Amino acid sequence: MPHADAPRPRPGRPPTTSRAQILAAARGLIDRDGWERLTIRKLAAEIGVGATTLYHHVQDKEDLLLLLINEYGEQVSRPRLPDEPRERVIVAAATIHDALAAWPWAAEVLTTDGFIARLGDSPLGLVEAVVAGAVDHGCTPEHAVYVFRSIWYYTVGEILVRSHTARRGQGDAVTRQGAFFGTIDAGKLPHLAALGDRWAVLAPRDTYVDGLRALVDGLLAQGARVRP
Amino acid sequence: MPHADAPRPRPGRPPTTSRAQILAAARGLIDRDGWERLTIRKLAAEIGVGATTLYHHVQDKEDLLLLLINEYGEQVSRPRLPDEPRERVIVAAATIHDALAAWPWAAEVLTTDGFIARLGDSPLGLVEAVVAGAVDHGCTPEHAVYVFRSIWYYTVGEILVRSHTARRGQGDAVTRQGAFFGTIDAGKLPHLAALGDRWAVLAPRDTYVDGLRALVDGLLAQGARVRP
DNA sequence: CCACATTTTCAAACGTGTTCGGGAATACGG
DNA sequence: CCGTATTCCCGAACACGTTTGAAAATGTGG
Repeated sequence: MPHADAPRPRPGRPPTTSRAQILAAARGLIDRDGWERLTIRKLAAEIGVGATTLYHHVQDKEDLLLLLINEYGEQVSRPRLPDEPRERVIVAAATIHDALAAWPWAAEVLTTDGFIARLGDSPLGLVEAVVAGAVDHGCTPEHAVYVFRSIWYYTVGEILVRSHTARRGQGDAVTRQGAFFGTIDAGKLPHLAALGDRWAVLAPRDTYVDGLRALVDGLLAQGARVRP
Repeated sequence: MPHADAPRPRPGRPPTTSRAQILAAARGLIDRDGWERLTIRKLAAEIGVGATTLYHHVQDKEDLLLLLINEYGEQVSRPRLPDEPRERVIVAAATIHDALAAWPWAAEVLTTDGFIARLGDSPLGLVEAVVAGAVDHGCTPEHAVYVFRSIWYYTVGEILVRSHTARRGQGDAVTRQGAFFGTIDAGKLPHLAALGDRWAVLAPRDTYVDGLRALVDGLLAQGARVRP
């Protein structure tokens, strides 16, 4: 009796569509047109099926995107995490940053509504590493959560600015006409007016990591202070 | 010749709707039902006018919300900003935090798409204060922008978690069924599993300010290092 | 072979933000 | 007083995500 995993046929109409097929098609459309142009109807047409059919294989549009993000999260190459708690937090956070930087729309999806809820075990492993590092450093679990949240938004914010700036660069339909600080009163807001287009200048990765170090240092010291 | 500001009648059909009237009605509906329940059609019905009429007084739904935010931004009580650059950054950022905390949906609107673009002079005054403080401390304008952005997302993230948690509390239709970390594998992710409901625990304002101080210290030191 | 339960598919419809085209009401120039 | 320009209003329609209800296609028990 080797496997005995015979695909025992279940009752009901045989499916013509599979979740994997939907995800593959979605991946293709996103790679081609960008995730903001992905619509349920177009995705269904791509597979050659009615639009409402998708809702039997996927809960939501957001659910579909999260499934893609989870798939991607499992492929993220993970460095060896240091034993020293503070450094472990830094490395895990930087890994999250790099993964999101490579797939910026994941950051957009995760920020819109559900934050990091409904994520799979694999991408959550990095979250676990951050929380564990903070706890090992002496933080309470509650404060460890705060440490992660602060790091998370500090990180996601940088990614969001980059993808928004990139969209602004190409003459896109999504582009807003207002641009950044279009009409600044130079008398009242001299520094902002002097900035001009440099508002959208992106910071290099080193700048991000330096800021991250400062933030983590402060948050961990604060957590250790709570529980002596 | 006192004022001579006679309301010189312009040609065209006399308007039955004013932008101020629309904003007032929107304020009322938001205060009553929450901003996520505000729809263009309901707003138009509240005024007793066709839905498409609103688009002659307001560019967008987002534009309408930004107008409300600008109105609110002008009423934010502003503390005297210290002369010392670092402290000025802290106080301005904390003021932004408190203003957003009092009107959490403003944070949601500002994060979705346009970031802080299309804001009015008055709310931008606090942004100016942060950037000016960083520049006075020795940062380049580009790095001053990065200082602000980091502070901004650190701040907004905290507000977003609060409003999301608040929505989750009341049995709302908006509530997502997934909740936070519903099905965590305690074997793979022990720290997250042990957290349970405490994931949504809110940090007190002091915790926010302490983290802010650490972040600002690190970012300003980094900026001063660039330009000696 | 025949009901029955089960699963999949899909057309129709709802509410959303937004656009389009035409109509209504006014001021102005003759 | 008349025509034109201008401003405003609104019904109809579009694409979107999603729900509802029914029909189609299978396995299973009698």
